[in-house]
Amino acid sequence: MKHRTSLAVLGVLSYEPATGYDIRKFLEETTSVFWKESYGQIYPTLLSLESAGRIKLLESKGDKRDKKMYAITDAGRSELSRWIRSRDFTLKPGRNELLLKIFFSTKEDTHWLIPQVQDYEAQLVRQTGIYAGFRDSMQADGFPADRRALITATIVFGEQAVAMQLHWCHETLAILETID
Amino acid sequence: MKHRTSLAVLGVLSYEPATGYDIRKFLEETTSVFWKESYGQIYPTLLSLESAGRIKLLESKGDKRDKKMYAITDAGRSELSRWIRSRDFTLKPGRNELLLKIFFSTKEDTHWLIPQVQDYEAQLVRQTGIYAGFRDSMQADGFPADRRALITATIVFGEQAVAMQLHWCHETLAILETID
DNA sequence: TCATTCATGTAAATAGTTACATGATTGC
DNA sequence: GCAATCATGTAACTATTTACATGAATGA
Repeated sequence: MKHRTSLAVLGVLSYEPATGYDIRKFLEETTSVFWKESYGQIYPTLLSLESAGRIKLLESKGDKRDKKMYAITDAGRSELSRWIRSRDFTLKPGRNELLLKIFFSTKEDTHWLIPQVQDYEAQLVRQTGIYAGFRDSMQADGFPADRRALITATIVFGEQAVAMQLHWCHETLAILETID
Repeated sequence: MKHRTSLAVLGVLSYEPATGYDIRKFLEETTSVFWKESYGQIYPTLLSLESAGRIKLLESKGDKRDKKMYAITDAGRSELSRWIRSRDFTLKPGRNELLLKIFFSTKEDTHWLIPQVQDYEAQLVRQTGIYAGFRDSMQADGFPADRRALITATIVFGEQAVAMQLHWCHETLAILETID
């Protein structure tokens, strides 16, 4: 399977059964710096994973809500493991429209760029909160002990990425204010 | 216009006339950390930009090759400026499949992750070369003086991003080797 | 009561990659 | 002569977002 949304979904379900809604939220709260999924991807993927036997729908015992809990199957687990162990992965660089603007701007644009860099900074600060929250929940919730070191490595990645960018904003604002 | 490929193309042409091939190469050599385009996007975009009057096809004087040089028009320039000055931009976070694998791995997977982190490291080292080359060419080629400070800011972003990730690889390999 | 969060989904549009086809030119 | 690079494009596929529709439950 080369469908990455499937793998992300299987990954989340490898922790515990969840609904489509839960999966999106989980990814948002944990991996969002390097991986996100939208409902438009998740719900169709759940259906196809189920029909392929990688996950199964749990009986909802006493749930009033119209919710669908899915659990990973053995077939799903071995698929996940095969992917993790295979030596290939792709980096999709991502697109940063602000950087692109700056790249193509002239000194006459400087004045308009300042508030945009400030907005960017604000978005980064919001992300900082996500990590703080996640570090807390990793302590509280039952993240398996043998997974902690590796999960922490990914959090560290996110924290460092955000810190680096905040630092860059600071520097860049100083430059922009000099030009303006 | 909310079509970002168009804006990227206009941006490149704001420096100097170029062919579709040139545009792809330019972006690869300069903005690739935060922006890339493929031929499949560029060529159709050039046609639509031309029919919208944002760019125009230059007469090829004495060019043996079957090449199409495009130049930006006034309409194209004002469109570019409008975009740069408008206070909105989106960040498409990008996807890092290696991080996702690590996030969902268990300690049994450690052994298989080590070479993957090493591959990642190697890819980063290759990127370092791109920046070195770009810094050089910025000196040599005629990048307008008033644009240098801002362009440099985007190079710095890329350099810091790569440096941060190399550092992370180093740390992470140390952790993985402890577990293994 | 009322806003927020939970919850599932679809449709339409947009974006973007990859593989292929084709051939000229340049530099070794 | 031959490999690499220049050069343009298309077709098929895959991925992804966004907006919309709908409504229940929770908590203040």
